[in-house]
Order: sequence, then C-alpha cells, then structure tokens
Amino acid sequence: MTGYIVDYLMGNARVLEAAGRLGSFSAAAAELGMTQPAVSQQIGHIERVVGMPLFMRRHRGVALNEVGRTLVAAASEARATIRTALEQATAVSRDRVLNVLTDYGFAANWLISRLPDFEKICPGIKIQILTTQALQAQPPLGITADVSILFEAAVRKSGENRITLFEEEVYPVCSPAYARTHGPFTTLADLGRAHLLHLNGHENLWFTWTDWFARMDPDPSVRGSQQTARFRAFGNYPLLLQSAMQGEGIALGWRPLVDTCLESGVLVKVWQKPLRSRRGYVLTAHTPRSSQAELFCDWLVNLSRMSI
Amino acid sequence: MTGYIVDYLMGNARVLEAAGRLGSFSAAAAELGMTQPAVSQQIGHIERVVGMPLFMRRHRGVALNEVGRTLVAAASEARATIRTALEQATAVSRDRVLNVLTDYGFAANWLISRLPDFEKICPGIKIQILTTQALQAQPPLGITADVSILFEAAVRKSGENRITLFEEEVYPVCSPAYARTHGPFTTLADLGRAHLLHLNGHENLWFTWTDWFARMDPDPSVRGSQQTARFRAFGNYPLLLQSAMQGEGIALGWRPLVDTCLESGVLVKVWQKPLRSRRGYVLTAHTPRSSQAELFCDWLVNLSRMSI
DNA sequence: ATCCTGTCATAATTATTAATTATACCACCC
DNA sequence: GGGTGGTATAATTAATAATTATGACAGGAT
Repeated sequence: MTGYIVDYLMGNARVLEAAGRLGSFSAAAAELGMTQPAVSQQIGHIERVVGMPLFMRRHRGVALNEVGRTLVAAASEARATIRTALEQATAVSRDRVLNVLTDYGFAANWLISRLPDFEKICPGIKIQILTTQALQAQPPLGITADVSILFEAAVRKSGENRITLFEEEVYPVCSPAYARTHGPFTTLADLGRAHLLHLNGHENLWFTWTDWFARMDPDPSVRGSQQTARFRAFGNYPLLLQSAMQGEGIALGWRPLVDTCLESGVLVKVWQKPLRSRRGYVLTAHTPRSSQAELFCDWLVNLSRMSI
Repeated sequence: MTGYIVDYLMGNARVLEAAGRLGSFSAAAAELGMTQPAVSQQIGHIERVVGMPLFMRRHRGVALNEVGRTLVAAASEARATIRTALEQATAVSRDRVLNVLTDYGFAANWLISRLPDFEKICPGIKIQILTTQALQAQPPLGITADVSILFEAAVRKSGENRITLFEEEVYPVCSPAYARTHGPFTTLADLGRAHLLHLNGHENLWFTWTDWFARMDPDPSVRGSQQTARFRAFGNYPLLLQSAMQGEGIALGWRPLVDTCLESGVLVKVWQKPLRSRRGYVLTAHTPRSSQAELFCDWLVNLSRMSI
C-alpha cells in the first residue's frame, strides 16, 4: 500500500517538482508542455494517494504546505539521483574508443559488416579495430587493446574473461560458376585437379591444402591426389576470398568468415564434411571492468551463438 | 531528451530494481504481481531509451552489466528517498491529535457535522475538540490548543496566523410551524408579542434580544415593543436552538450556526434584515508550523469561504 | 543424441491510465 | 460589477501498459 504510493510519486515527481517550484499549476503545465487540467488532475491524484493535501489553493496559484514541501524536496532529490547516475552511465561510454585487436580476415569478413548493428544498440561507443598478421599478436606500440579476438587454442570452459566464439571449421568453397564449370568434386582426386587458392605465411597456425588433404584421407596410398593441383598463393585471407568469389579457384573457407558469402550464394561449399580442430576464435577481455568492453563482449557472444 | 529518460526511469524504477536484485525477469514479475512479458517489455523499453543494454542475457535469468548496476543503484536510492519522505510526512500526522479550542455552539452546530469530510481528506489526523463557555477562553490545564475558533473582535486583515472565518450576522429564526401559527412578523411589535428564546450568561459578548430590538429600531419612542414578550432562557446555544426547532419560540440565529437548519428547512428566518457587528468567529493557529494545524486551517478557511 | 524444462522475446489484443477540449467556478483588482 | 488570471470538473479521446498466446533458446537429464 505504501509501496504503491512511493512508485506513484516516483512517476509523477516531475509534475510535483515543477508545480511546487513555480507555485502555479498553469505555469508548471506550460513548462512541461502539457495542459493545466492535466497537472491539476495529477496533483489531485497524488494528494488522494498520499491521503492529504499538499498544496494550499490561494487566490492566484497555489502554495505548498509543510507535507508538500517535504515531498517536493524528496522528489527533486530523487530525480537528481537518477539524472546523475544517467549522466555518469552515458559519459562512461562517450568519447572513449574501444580498442579491438583481431586478425585481418576476421575483421574484414565478419566483424566490420556487423559493427553498424552494435552502433545501433550502443550509440556513442566508438570501435577502433587493430589488425595484426603476426602470430604472436601484439597491438601497435603505445595502444593497449581492450578486447582481442584471435585465432588460437580454444578455451573449453568460459573463464572469467576468455571465451571461445567459434571453433575452427573449414570447408572448401568456390564460386557457383567455378563449381559449374569445373565440378562436380566428389572425390579428393577431383579436388586435386582443381585450382587451389593458398594462403601464404601462416602455415603453422592455419590449415593449408596439404593439411586438408592429409586429414580428409589419412590413407597414405592416395596421398598423391593433389600432386597435379595448380596452386595460387595470396598474402592475406580477404584477398584470397575475393579471388575465389571471382571464380578463380577453390579456397579453404573458415566458418564464420565465409558465412555471409555462403548465405548470399556468392560462394558455395564443394565438400560437405567439415574439417575441425581444437583451435578457434577466442575472445579475450583485457579490461573486463570497462563497461564498453562489457557491452561489446556481451554483444559479440550473443551474436556468435545466434549464428552457429 | 535526457530529461525524458530521467523521468521514464523514475516511473519504472520499481521494475528495474526488482529485476536487478533478483537477476530474473520472471521472479521480478512474480514479486511485483505482474506477468513476465510486462517486465521484459519494460526493461526492453528502458534499454532503448537509455541507449544501451543494462542486462546481460544468460542461460537462466539475467545479470546486470556495469551500466545497469549504476542505474539500479540509483533507482533504489531514489525510491528510498521518496519512501523516507513519505513515512516522515505521514508519521507527522499520525498518532498525534490536533487540539481545537472553540465554543460549544460552534462545535455542536457547525464543526462536528463537517469533521467527517476533513477525516476523509486527511485520514489519520485526529481532531480533539475542547469547548469552553468562559469569556476569557482558556483550554483545560495541561493541554494547549493548536488552533482556536473563538467569537471575538474580527481581524480585518488575514495576519500570519489569525483570520476571520465568519463575521457576526444575526437573524431571528423559528420553526416553520411556529411561524405559521404565530406569524407573520412584519413589525417589531409583532416580534415583541412572541415567545423569545434567550441565552443566559453571555450578555456582554453575544447579542441579546434587548440588543437586537435596540439596534433594529434606535428610535426610543417605540422602545417598549418587547415589553409584553414572553422570554424563556437557556444555558447554552444548542439547547436554545433545539427549543426553537421544536416550535417553542423565536431564537436569535447566528449565521454559520443556523445555516444547515435553514437549508434543511427545520428553521426559517422571520426577519430578513440581518444584524451585523465587528465581531465574528476568528481562527487562530497557535502552532502554525505544525503540518496538522496547517492542513486543518487550510480546510477550515476554504470551507468558510465556500459557505458564505 | 534427443527430449524436457525453465527462461527470455515477440506479436496481437485488451485494459488501464493519462491528456485534451470545453466549461464552470472563484477571488481579487480596477 | 465586469474583467482577469488562476483552479476544478466532466466527457471524450489518445496513449500507454498489461495480458494472453506463442516462439526460441540453452542447458541438464534420460
């Protein structure tokens, strides 16, 4: 019962405060952009739930009585409390950038296209992406990353500030046109005769075509299948994917990175069985206490789960 | 724009607080006696107006993020502020009686019948009426009156804590039956032959029939008109009025005291021209800082103006 | 693996609450 | 005694919030 009164007052604190301060319902209505009867009725309702008058009706305007003064003061204080907290909450996420460290492929083929969505949910948080190609990923000197999304050994249990977003999952992909003209690829030998697009320089972190053939068919007798393949090498993954989309050959497609291309039909799988590993994209929060980092990580985790 | 957000949060602080504290929308809904979708939608709306998520959606239930914690803490604090003020405001008017000093006539014939209305407007304020018959009105020993309504010299300008509620105004009145059988009373002589009901013991404060005849017709030649009148005396005014209502004669009717009787037709005026003076019922607030006294006086003044 | 369970999200409808327009009323001041 | 500047009330309309019904999801149990 008294609880209801508290919350009713909370909701109408604005009107109460204005009427008390200005000593006039009409003036309060004008200030709040509403009509005088609206204010009159709200105050009347407040007085009814409180159980006693708060204003003394004078010839021109109104004046607070003792009880009214108490409640108006409390209402002002309560509003100030909320306003301060709100300013603090929004200030903490304004004019500060969140530094995200990740690799070029993840940034270009997954993250960037989804950032506008985050911008919409959390306006005012600026994301700065730092990309690295190095194995031992380090942000540029003088800048510390708040969160990183790096391809490394997957963490099994979501720890304090580390969680695996995507476990590694690889399919050979190419453009529909290439599949039509050079396919179908039903055996490993079919693939061995195709144009295989290759990523240079990261052989001990990322799967190569050699790895793929080896794991798909561990039988050494057939191991020669890719001998006749024509390789073409690229320096980074987006470039390689671009080439595949233009129908220049077959690429190894990493799961989250090629998802949008597969959905839009720009690329197609040519081999259904995925190649999996114990590695994956791992999200690490280096400044987990930061509210921007918290919001960004929460958004990322939700998004990754939705797209599995 | 931020103003709207503040007031929206004020209005929904209850839901925000419960959801944050319990870590579950369903539990919050149960506690607040509403349905889960209602809570879900309210929180969703809050997050939209704030511009960023406040809760992290977990498998079972939800958890506050940094921004959410800030706002929930502020919401709790704001509600506590209002609650405290409200308890203070209601406590000040509970378990304390307001001592009202007045005379027996005013209490019996005007105040008492209107007290239930005040009780309805300000529940919890107990009115204790102290009546006096003495000229120099003093409350009983050991009790101090918070407000007094006494018949005395009228104050012309509403001072700090004194105001004239009713100026003296006197009409001869009797029951309709008496007027029918003994009337009409068109001249002073008609009245002089009637049964005149008289109040004993207050001759220098209240008008007597002698005063009335003297003021109505200052011409000394006709002054003998009431010589033949039959007087009957009473110890207090309500008793006298009771007698008049039963058709036993004509009473001097004081304005506010006989109003209800005149309206209901139990009594009728037998002489239109009123007798006025510079005296009247004066309201004095002896403890003007008390909120009960303030509420009571405000109510009294409004009521007296309405019934003029 | 697959079902089961407890939770949040969403859509459409209904119910409740608040605001508006129009009007009455009241008290002072000229 | 009207004019003026304020509040109160009634009836209607507009806006907001709650409900019911349903879907989706993640984890634990079988």
